[in-house]
Amino acid sequence: MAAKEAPKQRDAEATKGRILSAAKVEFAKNGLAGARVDEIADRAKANKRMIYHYFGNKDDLFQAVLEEAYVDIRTAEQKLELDHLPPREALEKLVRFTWQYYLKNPEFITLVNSANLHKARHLKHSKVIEVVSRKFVTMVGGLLDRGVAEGVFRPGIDPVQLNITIAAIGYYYLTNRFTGSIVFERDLTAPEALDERLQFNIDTVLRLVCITP
Amino acid sequence: MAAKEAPKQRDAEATKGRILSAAKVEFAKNGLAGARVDEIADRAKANKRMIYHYFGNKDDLFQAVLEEAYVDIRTAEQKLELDHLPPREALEKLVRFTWQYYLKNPEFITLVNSANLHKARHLKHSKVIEVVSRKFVTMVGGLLDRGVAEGVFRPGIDPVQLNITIAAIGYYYLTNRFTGSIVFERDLTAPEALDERLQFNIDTVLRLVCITP
DNA sequence: CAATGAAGTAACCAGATGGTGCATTAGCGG
DNA sequence: CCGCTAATGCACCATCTGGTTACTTCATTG
Repeated sequence: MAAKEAPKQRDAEATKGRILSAAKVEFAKNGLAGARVDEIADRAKANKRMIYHYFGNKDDLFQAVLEEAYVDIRTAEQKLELDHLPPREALEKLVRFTWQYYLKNPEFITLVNSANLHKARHLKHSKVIEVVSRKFVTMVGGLLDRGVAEGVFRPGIDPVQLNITIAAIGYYYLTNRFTGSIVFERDLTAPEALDERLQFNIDTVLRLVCITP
Repeated sequence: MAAKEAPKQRDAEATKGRILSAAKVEFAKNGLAGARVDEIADRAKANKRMIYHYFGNKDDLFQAVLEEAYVDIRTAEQKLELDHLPPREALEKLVRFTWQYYLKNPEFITLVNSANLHKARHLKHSKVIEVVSRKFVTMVGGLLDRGVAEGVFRPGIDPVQLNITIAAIGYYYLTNRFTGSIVFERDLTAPEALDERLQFNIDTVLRLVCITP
């Protein structure tokens, strides 16, 4: 039948996608309250009416953006295949990945901050989040167990606390890089500064987890 | 004559103070864009006109709130008198303090997040911040040096990185406690959970800094 | 090919929101 | 007790903003 990928003049999926991307940018830049629906429509090269047609209202659009952001990071994490690596290298790879993901996807951080400003009410009843999150926690738990079994990791470490710490030491540095650069009178965004921070973080985590760092 | 502390009907300082407190609450709860000037006026039991009279505009008011928040935490830190303690205990005390300050002053975290969403433009030319920050960095730097001299801390640790890490492992947990509770399917705000996190953080920092944790 | 429903558009609206003009009044110095 | 300055209050405005109404255009299919 129709040409497989004929450039349709009307394409619901494409429009929806453009709106979602545009919304991600706008929400990340200005927060939920600061984001402007008109601006999203413009950036998406769509009519504002389409936003309400596909997503209902501003809040629901934000929720859709947020869910997509979580699915994206969790999907990327699953592709790490940490099982194929010795525990210590796997752990280092996870710290590296987390840092680099935040660095390459700065909007993720801002979106999560906005979600938390609103006490995560946009995720509270999201089934998608539940599913992808569970796989993620399991992954790190498995890695810890394996490391303990092989005698390289300390036993008794709570995988949730470790997860939080790995995220924290990267996330905090990056969200607060603007105030941080002022407080510490040092450009925290310079490439060398970023490299230095990653090394420090790897060191921190290895010292926390490994028996002989 | 009137009693020494006669409640004046007109009191510029008091009104200014009420506006500042009210603004802190409102900005912390809703962010810069989400905060409502009328709501601030109501909460301060002041007329909206007064806000513009004393602070100029919404942005300048936000800046005033932010500066006060920074001065407050830095002042509290200076009162710790870490010099009077052995390095190891001093470090633990600092980690404890940071955690508890965030817990007791949750608005600090949200305000800093808002400031960073706006790339810290509200602090960029603030002289106050510069002064209080410098004293703070010096304090931790001094502690590290002393610990190294006494042979209990590893040498070569960057005080800025350490500062950031101490803040990060508490701050991240607390800002993201809402999404975190969903992702990890565990109530991160329960008192036991908070205690557990503090212990984990102390452990993390001591392992990072001390020669024999 | 007509009809049908979905995709898309433009103009519009009501309420909210940051910000002001101006009159009023308290309190202090003289 | 007077007059001046700074504190306060009210009413008001211009604009913005999320959301909607009413309409057109396209693509598919019976």
